[in-house]
Amino acid sequence: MVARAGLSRDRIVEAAAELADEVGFAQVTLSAVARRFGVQVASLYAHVDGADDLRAGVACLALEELADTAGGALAGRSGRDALVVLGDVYRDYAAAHPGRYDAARFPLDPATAAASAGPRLAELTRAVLRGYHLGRADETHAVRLLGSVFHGFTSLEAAGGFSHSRPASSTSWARILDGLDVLLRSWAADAPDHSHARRTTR
Amino acid sequence: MVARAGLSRDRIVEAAAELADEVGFAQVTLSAVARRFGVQVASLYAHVDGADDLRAGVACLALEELADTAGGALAGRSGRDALVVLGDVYRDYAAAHPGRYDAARFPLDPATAAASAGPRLAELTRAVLRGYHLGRADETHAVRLLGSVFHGFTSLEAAGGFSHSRPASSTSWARILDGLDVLLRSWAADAPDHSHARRTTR
DNA sequence: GTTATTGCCTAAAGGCATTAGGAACGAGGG
DNA sequence: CCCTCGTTCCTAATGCCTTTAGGCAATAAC
Repeated sequence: MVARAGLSRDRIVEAAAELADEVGFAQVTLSAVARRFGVQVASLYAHVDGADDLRAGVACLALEELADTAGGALAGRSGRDALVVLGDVYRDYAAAHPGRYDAARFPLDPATAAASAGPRLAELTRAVLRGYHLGRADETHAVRLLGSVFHGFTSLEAAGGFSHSRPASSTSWARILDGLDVLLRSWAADAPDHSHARRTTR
Repeated sequence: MVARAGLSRDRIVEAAAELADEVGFAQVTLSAVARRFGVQVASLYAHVDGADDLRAGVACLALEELADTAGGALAGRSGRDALVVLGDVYRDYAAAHPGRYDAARFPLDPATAAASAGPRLAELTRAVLRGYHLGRADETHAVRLLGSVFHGFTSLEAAGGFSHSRPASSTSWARILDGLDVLLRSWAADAPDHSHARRTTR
């Protein structure tokens, strides 16, 4: 008699993601999602394996969205351009979807982490760095540096750390991306690219 | 008849901080703290104004400890030295007290934030940067850059982001601090220090 | 049109947060 | 000595969230 709500894991996770953006990732709760669907809480257990699984689902969704937009935005770009674009993808995503962005840092167990879009994201930043022709070790250091700056800046910005003081955080962001570019260039000078050297070995 | 537990706000917050380091900041709960003291939950309300106030207390404690150790470690140092020491203070604190470190990023309402040791910490990083003789604007950008890198790196490291791959994260950390030093030097070259220029104006 | 599956429900138990009000402990004045 | 009085801690009750178990009804297969 009563119309079915038409639940599915995807629809539930999607609703949870919207909820996260509205009220914060920490407030994402099975009860709230059930209310949103006009459904009893227990019904969700048919599709989701409890509250943590729901949060993990939102995390995976966020990682996927991030990787997708990064992949699209990065197409055809390299060097400084690519660096700026990648940074902006993170920052813009965090601004547009604060709850989802928070979710992206939810600790996943190794198996789901490996199956998530996380590795794809890492690969994308490695691709950006390839334009700087760093040495093997420096490339890893650089991946970590970029991850730290992107994550650190966006999360501090989201937490309001920069909001009540001049200059505008966007100005700092631009200056910081600039700085990273010159920093990576200096690393490139330190350690010439081994993979492309000896091209003329004959 | 029953011996009193001798509760006080400080003792409760301290216990909550220990708990945070043991089981994670998110798991810091009035119930758990009450259990630790062998006391009923409601008894805590005489000293603490609810769960959020308890968390805020832990946050303030963490900020204070951070600012204290940073202040001590920074004494008599400047330039690259000071930069490395400040970074290490953050990283070491996060490693030794993961729960407290997490707490330090708990959003405080403006009043308590202003009264906390947060501003003192910001002042300390500004002091470190004074050694690089940046322009006014660049100094702010640099404060944000350092905050982003320190926070981003330590939190990614704590989340296990770097743990399962070579090279060791300590190596990256050293390389990154080095990089920040050269980056700040390049900014100094861009915009000479106005406060000390024109010394010879006559 | 009957059967099997699945989707959603009710019911129940357990944990955490919060408030209200009561009892026992400690200290100080009579 | 004892009597208040403030403080410390308690019991009790309410409400929200999670999780599990078991039941009925809508959909899909035949």
